[in-house]
Amino acid sequence: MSKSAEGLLEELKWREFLHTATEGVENELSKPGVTGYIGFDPTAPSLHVGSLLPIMGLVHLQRHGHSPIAIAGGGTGMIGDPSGKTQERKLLSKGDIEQNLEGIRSQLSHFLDFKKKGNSARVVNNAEWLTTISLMEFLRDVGKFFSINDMLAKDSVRSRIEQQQGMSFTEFTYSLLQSYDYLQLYDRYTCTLQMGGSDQWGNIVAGVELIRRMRGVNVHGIVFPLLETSKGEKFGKTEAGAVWLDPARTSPYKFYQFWFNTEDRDAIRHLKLFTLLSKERIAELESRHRSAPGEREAQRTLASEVTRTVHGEGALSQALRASKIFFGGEIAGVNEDELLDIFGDVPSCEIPKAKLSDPGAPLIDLLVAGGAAKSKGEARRAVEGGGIYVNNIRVTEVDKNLTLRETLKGKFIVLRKGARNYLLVKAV
RNA sequence: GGGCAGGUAGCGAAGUGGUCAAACGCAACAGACUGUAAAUCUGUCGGCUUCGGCCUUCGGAGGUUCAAAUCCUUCCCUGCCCA
Repeated sequence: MSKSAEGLLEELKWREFLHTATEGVENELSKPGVTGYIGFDPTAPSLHVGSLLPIMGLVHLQRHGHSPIAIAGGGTGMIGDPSGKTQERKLLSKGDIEQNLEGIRSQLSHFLDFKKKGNSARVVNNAEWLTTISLMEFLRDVGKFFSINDMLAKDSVRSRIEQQQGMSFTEFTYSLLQSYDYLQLYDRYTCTLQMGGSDQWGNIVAGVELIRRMRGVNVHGIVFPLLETSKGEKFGKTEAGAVWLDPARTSPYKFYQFWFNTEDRDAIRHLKLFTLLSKERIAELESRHRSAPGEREAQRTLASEVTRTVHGEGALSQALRASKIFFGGEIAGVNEDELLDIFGDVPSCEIPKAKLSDPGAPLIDLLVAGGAAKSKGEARRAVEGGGIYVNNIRVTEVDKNLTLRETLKGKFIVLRKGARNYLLVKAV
């Protein structure tokens, strides 16, 4: 559990967490009991897999005996970081933020220990200090230390100017607020490390500078590589949108499937980044991944590990069962208990038995009802394109009606769209 | 406040009176091939549809015209330059 403090940087290195770091981090991290923080976007009530990388950063921190702080809050959340998109963010109500914070905290508790003696994790709301400081105070005490020249030189700002996009003063100020967060955390918790995605580098350095100027202390920063799939797509997005950590938004089955479908090229890297498997174990998986990629053992392991951490052992075994049933071949042979077992986990819908007696219910309607298609037109196109299967048999007639004859054990129909999107229909 | 350039589908970007639901590229979805992978090729890609069509889009609101994304007026927004 508690690993040597010196090993942290080394571990982050071989796991490919390290993109850039401030000078002298080795030194800082060799001290015992360092406090480090990462900011999370509080604009949604749940974290998604995109946040997993920073979360793992905190996990490693804690495992090496340091104290992690996750910060989130209305303060910075409503400003909008110019490092990202151009869009203005919505202002959240206090209640919303508190609710989101609670959700984030509970999700983090799967990863971090909030009760650990000596170096327990913390969730902090930066609204605590950002909403109470007056503008005058802020400008006098904090703003003074920022040089416009430096700020203009920052990548996030310069690129916007070069692209003739411009940015509002509010956005421009973002990095001051983030720096102020760091300062506050330093003052309150002697926090001397900030981590984040590589897009945060400029903001982190700004905070480091501020603390050096105001407190005469050298604090540090580490940034992780920006995660994209090998295809250069944003990580964590699927056709259904973001992949959430909240089981109510993304079922454990879907979650498992997301990881299972990791491309070959990314599998090993993701094992390093998202699991706590040992160097040896991953090396072993890597060699097998090389020699027999078709086995997808790396993906299998990745999916299992992450799903277990986020959703627990029980949810994992359900996800495994569901995957086995759907991708294991003979659907017709599966027994009722097994199907019932996975029901809650897989996208599903119900239909009264009466509707299935002749002439039956239109397949098109069921696809829409079950969420496999947004409209009848879309459902129709999917069928016409050969993308719809009933009990794993491709449907060729657009106007097909489903009747009791199509049910398994008189109770279930398994619909499938494309190669891997299943939908369970239950006759009630 | 003045001058100039812009605001087109998820994004990028054409189109400057009818042939425009709007080229093209990316993303997305489906098919073939595979290993629930990648690459490649093919199809779809504003909304709805009883597949015949119907409806709503080109920053907002008005107007000219038989006809407007395209012309005019006005308002909003963005960028650059000047004050």
